[in-house]
Amino acid sequence: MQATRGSGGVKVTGPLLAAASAEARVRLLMNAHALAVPRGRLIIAQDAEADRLFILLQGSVGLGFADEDGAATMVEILAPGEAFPLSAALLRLPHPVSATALAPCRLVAIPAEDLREAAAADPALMHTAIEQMTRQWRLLADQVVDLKTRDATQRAARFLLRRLSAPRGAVEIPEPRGAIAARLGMTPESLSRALHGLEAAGLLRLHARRVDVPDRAALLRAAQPRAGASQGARRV
Amino acid sequence: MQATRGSGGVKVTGPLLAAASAEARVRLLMNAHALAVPRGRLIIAQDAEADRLFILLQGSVGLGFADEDGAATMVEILAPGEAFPLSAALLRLPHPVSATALAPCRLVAIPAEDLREAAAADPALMHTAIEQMTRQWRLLADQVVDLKTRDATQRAARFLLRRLSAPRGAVEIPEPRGAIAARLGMTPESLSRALHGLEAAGLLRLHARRVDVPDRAALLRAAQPRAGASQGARRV
DNA sequence: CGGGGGCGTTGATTCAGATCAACGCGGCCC
DNA sequence: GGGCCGCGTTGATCTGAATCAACGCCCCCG
Repeated sequence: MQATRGSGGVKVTGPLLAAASAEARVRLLMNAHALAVPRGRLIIAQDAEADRLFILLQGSVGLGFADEDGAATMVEILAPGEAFPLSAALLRLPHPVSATALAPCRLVAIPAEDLREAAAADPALMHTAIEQMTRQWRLLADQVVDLKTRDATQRAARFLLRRLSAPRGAVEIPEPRGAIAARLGMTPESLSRALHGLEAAGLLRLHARRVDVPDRAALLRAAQPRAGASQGARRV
Repeated sequence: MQATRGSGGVKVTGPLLAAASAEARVRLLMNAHALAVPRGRLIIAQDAEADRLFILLQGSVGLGFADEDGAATMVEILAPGEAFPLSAALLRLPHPVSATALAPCRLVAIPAEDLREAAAADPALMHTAIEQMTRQWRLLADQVVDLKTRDATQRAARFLLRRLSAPRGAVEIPEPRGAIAARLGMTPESLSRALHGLEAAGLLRLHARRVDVPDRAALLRAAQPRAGASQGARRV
């Protein structure tokens, strides 16, 4: 199968492939194949062997953690362009998080073997892979800070802000509310109240699977912790 | 300075050095120097350039995040053997978290330059570096799960458990309570209550800078979420 | 075309943990 | 040796968010 274009005519891109040398890219895509996944489908089971690297082209993928005692959490929600599970595929390790399609997805699967060979042969690719892993770490660190220092409304606001770069515009929210609530560390009820609270404050306008933000700066202001907030905050 | 041994006669070890080839190790330690740091001292300022890799030999280092609006959090507490900031040193990037000595520390500093050269020349070292970064990611993911699904007492119990491998024994807690509370996402008051609650339940015995755990299994049981607990938990 | 069920929302109540306040103890400096 | 200050602890109160409960809506299926 021709993999430089997904079956929908979508160009296969992302930081990883962009950084790879021409030869490395050929190796990566040689045995790659595109696939479409319907919403709700499990893409990677928890603790499964990482035999393929996925690159998300379209849609939304949730990284979940199911504790041995049944507690499940959404650790991260991936946007198009992201590759996963990078480190597990590089190290040929089982990866402890499951991946689920939170919206209809289109992705590319690359054999882990090819990734390893390409990374070993191409320093730039290896460098970018490390960069991506570093980025993932920082995103998680941000999330930890959010959970420790910001309340439900602020977290909801920041979630929307991360999806909006323009000073005003629409944010698409294809994933179910419950998944977003799990990602933000709150119940669906609380998320609903937070969102409607922001709407009542005139900071956004809610639609079915879209949110309109009239003024990014104003929403950003609402996402900041009130002065004097503390909690996990500490000066040692 | 002879760096294969710290000035206290401590052997310089850790996963990174253990995995490096003989030549790579020479390169890493060639310009390395040992240093001692008193409690409370800032080791790396936030957003500083990562010109050195530190390996913690003794003591405890806290990775902190100070938000632009003043909210500060303890993202991670490093134990002896850990190297930081690995990814920033590998990529020659500024790293957004500060590092503070939470107890008197002894560490080794390796020029980032040497690390990069050694990693480029030694695939095993590079492999281990990626392994360590992966480990760091998983620790953070665990922390996210903790914050989302476990209450203060359970988080405190799990924090102690991670420091105790034996079925019973003593856990040293050299770092100030406030730093631990910040790491666990609660106030010092809540940590105190959690700890004393566990002691009242007979699961541990509190001392100044030490906690005795008579029965690891029992404490582990107390750290599990009650059946039916939910919160961020979601099945999509 | 008429149920049925999942998802999102809203309301009432409860509870864990933050906040505010005060105190004891120990180390350190003077 | 005495007083001060920072840390850890304890108590009282308050609040944000979970929980419990119920309802409307839309989409899918029969």
